[in-house]
Amino acid sequence: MGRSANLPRGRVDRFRARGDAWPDDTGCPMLHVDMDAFYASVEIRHRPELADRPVVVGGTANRGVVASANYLAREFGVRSAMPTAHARRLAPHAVFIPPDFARYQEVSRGVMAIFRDVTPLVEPLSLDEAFLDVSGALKRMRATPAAIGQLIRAQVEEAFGVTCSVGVAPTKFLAKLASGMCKPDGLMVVPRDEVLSFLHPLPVSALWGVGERTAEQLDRVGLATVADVAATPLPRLRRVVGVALAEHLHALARGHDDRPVVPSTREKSIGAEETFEVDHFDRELLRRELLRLSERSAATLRSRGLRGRTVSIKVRFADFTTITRSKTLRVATDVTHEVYRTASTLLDEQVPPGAVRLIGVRVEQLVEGDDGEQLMFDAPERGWREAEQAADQARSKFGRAAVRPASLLDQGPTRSGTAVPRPER
DNA sequence: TCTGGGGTCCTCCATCGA
DNA sequence: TCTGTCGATGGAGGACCC
Repeated sequence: MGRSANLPRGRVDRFRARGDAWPDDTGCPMLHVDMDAFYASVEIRHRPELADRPVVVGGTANRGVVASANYLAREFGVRSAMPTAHARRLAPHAVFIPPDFARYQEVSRGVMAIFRDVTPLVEPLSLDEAFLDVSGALKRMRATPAAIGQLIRAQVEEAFGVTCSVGVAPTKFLAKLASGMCKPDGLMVVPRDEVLSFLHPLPVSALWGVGERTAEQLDRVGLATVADVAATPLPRLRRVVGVALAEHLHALARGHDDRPVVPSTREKSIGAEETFEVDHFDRELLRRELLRLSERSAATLRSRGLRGRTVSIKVRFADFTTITRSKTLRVATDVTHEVYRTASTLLDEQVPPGAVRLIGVRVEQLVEGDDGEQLMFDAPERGWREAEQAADQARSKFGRAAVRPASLLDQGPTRSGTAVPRPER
């Protein structure tokens, strides 16, 4: 669920589809499809007895947050990204469920397949939402964009028992705004010649790229609505929020957004991080956690045929101050041992002592699998890689716990209980 | 209220070599 | 030889997204 769901909606009700009636969708080839309370809906479909109860999916440990809440839970004020402890106080009678990522992925794959039956131009943003460019499908399907949107909504609900909302607009940004404003289980069209009347009364936070901080900066100089941003001369806007963001926001505020739907994008980094149940000072324990996270990151790299040149670590202290430290290697790697060695050196040499609540490892500057250079330089690492590839195979056959670094074998759980996938916002 | 995890992008600054 | 400049690159951190 996107941020736009929190925007004022009454004023735009006239753009909402009612049955087979909707505003003029000529020249609106962009669809944004967003599943409604996706994780919670999938859980309810799996356990139908929960259908009439508030359901909250999220980390169930002390420091967990809400990943998804159904609309019954939202009536009590429960929201995504809210600490689970807070959600429990608001809705003590709700059913709290730890996330089952594999289940959501399976449903997501099915939903994306429905989209791809309509058009090959599908750009997934996450498990629960995607952009579709249906301009090529209009003729073939003899339908308008909004009719295609309604068809998709019906097919998704029939196949998977979960509802979704669809925004139909001339641009990606407007389609995304629209899908958020017609939730749940709705469809909204932003007609081409009503773009500015739709957009301009909205608060600046509706603009993609304006979060809490940027909204404050804009507010300080008296810019409260999208219309204010559109009317501000670009040089002034640049002084407030910087060059790149100013140009981006100025264009969006005037309804300009020529970004195409890109079916696949390459990852730029891969990493893993963990928040501890309690803060830790012990360096030995932190190093063991780094090894666990290096193993996870490197295994992901290997499974995707990627290697990375830069290893960075992230440390969040008890007071929530966060530092990152990184080192660029001579040659890209996908070897756990190499990632860990670099991460561990960064921890020892560049992280001051203190109580740590979160630690993370990330590998950046990714390149595709084998290249000649790697084979020349990495002879000492080759033994490690072969061993790790064998371990990957064993894990895929016998489960994650089948093969672990020796230093992890005696470890009890140190982390915040349940890993929490990103929340739907 | 008390703040997860996995990412991307941008800005600013330092360093290095030409 | 010294100094200044410029572009590329690396590193850190912040803000944002879902």
